Amino acid sequence: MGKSAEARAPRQDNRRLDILDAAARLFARQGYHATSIRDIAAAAEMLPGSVYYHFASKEALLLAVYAEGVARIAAHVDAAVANKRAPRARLQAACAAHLEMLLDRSDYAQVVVRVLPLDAESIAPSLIALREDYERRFRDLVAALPLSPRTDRHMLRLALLGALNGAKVWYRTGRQTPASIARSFLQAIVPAA
Amino acid sequence: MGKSAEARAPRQDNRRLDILDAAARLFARQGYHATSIRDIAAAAEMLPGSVYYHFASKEALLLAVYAEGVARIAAHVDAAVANKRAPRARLQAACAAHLEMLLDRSDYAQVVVRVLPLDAESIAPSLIALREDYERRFRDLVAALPLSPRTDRHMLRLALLGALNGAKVWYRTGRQTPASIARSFLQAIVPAA
DNA sequence: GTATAAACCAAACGGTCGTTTGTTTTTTTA
DNA sequence: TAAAAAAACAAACGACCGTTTGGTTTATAC
Repeated sequence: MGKSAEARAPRQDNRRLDILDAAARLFARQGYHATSIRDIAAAAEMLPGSVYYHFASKEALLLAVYAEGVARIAAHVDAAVANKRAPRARLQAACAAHLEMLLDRSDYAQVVVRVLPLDAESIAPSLIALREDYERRFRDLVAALPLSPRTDRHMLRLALLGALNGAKVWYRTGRQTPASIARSFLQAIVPAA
Repeated sequence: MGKSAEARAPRQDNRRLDILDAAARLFARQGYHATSIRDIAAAAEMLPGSVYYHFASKEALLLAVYAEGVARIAAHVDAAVANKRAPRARLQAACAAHLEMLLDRSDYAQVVVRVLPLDAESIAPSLIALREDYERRFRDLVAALPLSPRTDRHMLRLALLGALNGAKVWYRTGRQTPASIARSFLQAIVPAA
């Protein structure tokens, strides 16, 4: 039976996920420094000291949340892009997927945008590397666009990502959808083909 | 003589400015929650308790820094815009001035972009109001642009401000100037006339 | 030159921080 | 069912937090 297969496996770090979820939620809402281990432990319904059985330090916990955030948003973007063929449609799908995660769906993704690498000095290089790995996707998507040769694709990518991440500040649910925002931004930033 | 005029005036909050400068510098570099009153007092070369002679609380100090930041960046942008006539040139000058303050010149301006209103709950409405007052300038500048009637000026403004503020994350001195970034962004975001 | 007020110091308040240690409970293994 | 391992508790550590209090210094005003 499936039952025995499940039961046989040692329960390994079952509540690690609870901690991770709680940390993602609080880091996204309050920021790194405004969130205490005690806050996280309470949200995960355990005592503060127990967190340290699963994570070596608060910074290590942030790194785990951040890495998971990058992995999730990257997977969501990759899936969205895979459905499209035209370069512009691919970029627009990527922007919409990015916004979906950032605005609605994922506390993890919000941590990636909200927490700055310098907030946790010792893991800053890791955070920067994770983020660059993700943003490389947009470099490739922009590279595939047919653009007038005097367009600076590097600056276009930076402008686009800045505009997308800035949406977290002003976005309120109801008025627009991630997809509609992506369409507007792309219409403004990338001259129609 | 001017000497007597100066000497007659009671020395009024002379070192308030030292505290404000130190706070702006530290808030801009480390964020609000990662900066302690003790850090600020040490940078201003006084004892922690003395700060409270000049400011009622840490949040009140943040509000003073934030307000000064908005005032300074607004003055700089206004001065830059006043030199130009054409709508597009005016917007570009505003973007360049905004970036100058954000990237190079002013710790105060960086606080306005870095610190989120929710970092200090009791003064959040004041911070939001200050920021909206400032950003209204960009609404007006965008409104004056000659654009195709199906362009969403609201989204264009949000995209532009997001792109500008995002520059704080990736900008390093030397490669580009605020003016060159402003030119690139405007070229990308606002279709040429 | 003395009263007055501004500015700052010195010291501490209660509380919270990230983290550690030793023990107990719970689950898995044999 | 007993031994072993995993997971959580209970309690505290020293350090730092924002802030308050009362006294001391310094400059102004009469």
